[in-house]
Amino acid sequence: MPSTAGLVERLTREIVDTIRTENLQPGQTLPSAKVLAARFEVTVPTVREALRRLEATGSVELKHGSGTYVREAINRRILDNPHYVPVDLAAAVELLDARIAIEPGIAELAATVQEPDAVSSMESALDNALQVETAVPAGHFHVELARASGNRALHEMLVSLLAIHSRTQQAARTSYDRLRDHDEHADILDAIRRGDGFEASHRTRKHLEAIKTAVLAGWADEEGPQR
Amino acid sequence: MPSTAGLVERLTREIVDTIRTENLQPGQTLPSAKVLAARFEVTVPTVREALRRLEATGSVELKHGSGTYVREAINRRILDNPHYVPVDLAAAVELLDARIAIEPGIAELAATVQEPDAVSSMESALDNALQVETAVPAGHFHVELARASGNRALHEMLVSLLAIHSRTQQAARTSYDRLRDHDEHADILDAIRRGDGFEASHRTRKHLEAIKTAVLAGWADEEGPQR
DNA sequence: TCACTCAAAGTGATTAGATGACTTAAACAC
DNA sequence: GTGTTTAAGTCATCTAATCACTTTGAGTGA
Repeated sequence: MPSTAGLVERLTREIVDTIRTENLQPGQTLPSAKVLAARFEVTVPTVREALRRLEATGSVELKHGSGTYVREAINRRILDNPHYVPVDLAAAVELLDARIAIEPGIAELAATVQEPDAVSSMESALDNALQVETAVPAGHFHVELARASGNRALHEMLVSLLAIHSRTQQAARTSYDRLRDHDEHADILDAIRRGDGFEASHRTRKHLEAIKTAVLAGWADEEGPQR
Repeated sequence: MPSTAGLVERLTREIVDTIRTENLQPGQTLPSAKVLAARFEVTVPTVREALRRLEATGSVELKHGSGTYVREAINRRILDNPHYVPVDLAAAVELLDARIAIEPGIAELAATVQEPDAVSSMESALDNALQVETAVPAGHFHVELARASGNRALHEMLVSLLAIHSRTQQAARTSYDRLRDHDEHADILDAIRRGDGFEASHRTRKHLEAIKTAVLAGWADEEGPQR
């Protein structure tokens, strides 16, 4: 027996290996499916199945008529499930509970590490938040906070959590007071810059708990009367 | 223009929808690719590309000659990247740092929730750990701890972290003292059963920090002399 | 010279049909 | 009954072709 794994799975790994050994960076294109097929001595449909696997995890992107591009997620360990997952309010609250459980610890670590690039990103996220319609993705501040911890796994974790969160229509409805959000973020950032891990942790927790309260209240306003 | 998304992506969603509406549970089989092709009015290769996407995220499994089966991960939000990611010791330490940042908070939540089923699983994980070669996956205790929090996102997060961790050959080399591991786990479980969140959090942190120390020491033993 | 048009080449998207390999279970022989 | 054989169903892979989209650059006109 040659190998227990199917041809497609092996091919998928070989393509990833190729990307790594040739040091292809996100944004660059892979050889065409035809070329890959010839190189690995398989047919085009087989290559396409392998590429679909990589596409599902965000490692590559297939652009019709243009080419196959390497994407950022090829370097990620933690991902969010890209396929349809039903999301209701209970799930949204569950996500917030998860953030309440982990983000204080991340903030504490961020206070001791203070990854410079990420800290300045937190500032700009702070500034932009007050501008209306700046197209700054919600939660940007929190993602940068995780990045400030200097730990890629934690960063990816928060990116994933917020990606899932953004799919929740319910969450979008709840407009946490913009000004209050900004002030609390500023307080957290202040603690981090001072290197005060304890305070950063505490303020992050309080901040998220306040958001949860607001979400639950917003829910009561919309859904409550119908009952 | 009918839709911006490609046919395969739409088809993938439709298949997931079918699984949900027909309430197919993990372990059950999907209709054959031929049947799916007829139902959605596409050809077999297109169906296969969609199934490969779902396969990559662990939502389904294609068994040669048998059928296509629904798998557990279809209900997961957080996943680990199934494709090759280079893993060295620095990455292993980074994962431990991530666990140190988040697991205390999870333990604290677990102490207040105490999901009964998971708590008893923690006990058996404790018992089995002392038996040699019980084939209990490393980290089982910690996964059950996360499950005891009653928060699925946290549970999935720890499953993912440990899945990545298990791919690290380096981590396997470091044999944290079995007895000490057991005792520290027992202490954590004790605090959780008492509902003492503060103590559960504190003990979990100390436990993981001790493991990190052991990993670094083991690394120094093996790699240090060469320098 | 500049800007616009559009035709051609390259690439992915999808289809069609066929063959091979594996699994399962029913039919059969003992 | 038990074990083997057979057949049907399924995934795996291939070959071959057509369609659709993007990009590029040559050609055209102002």
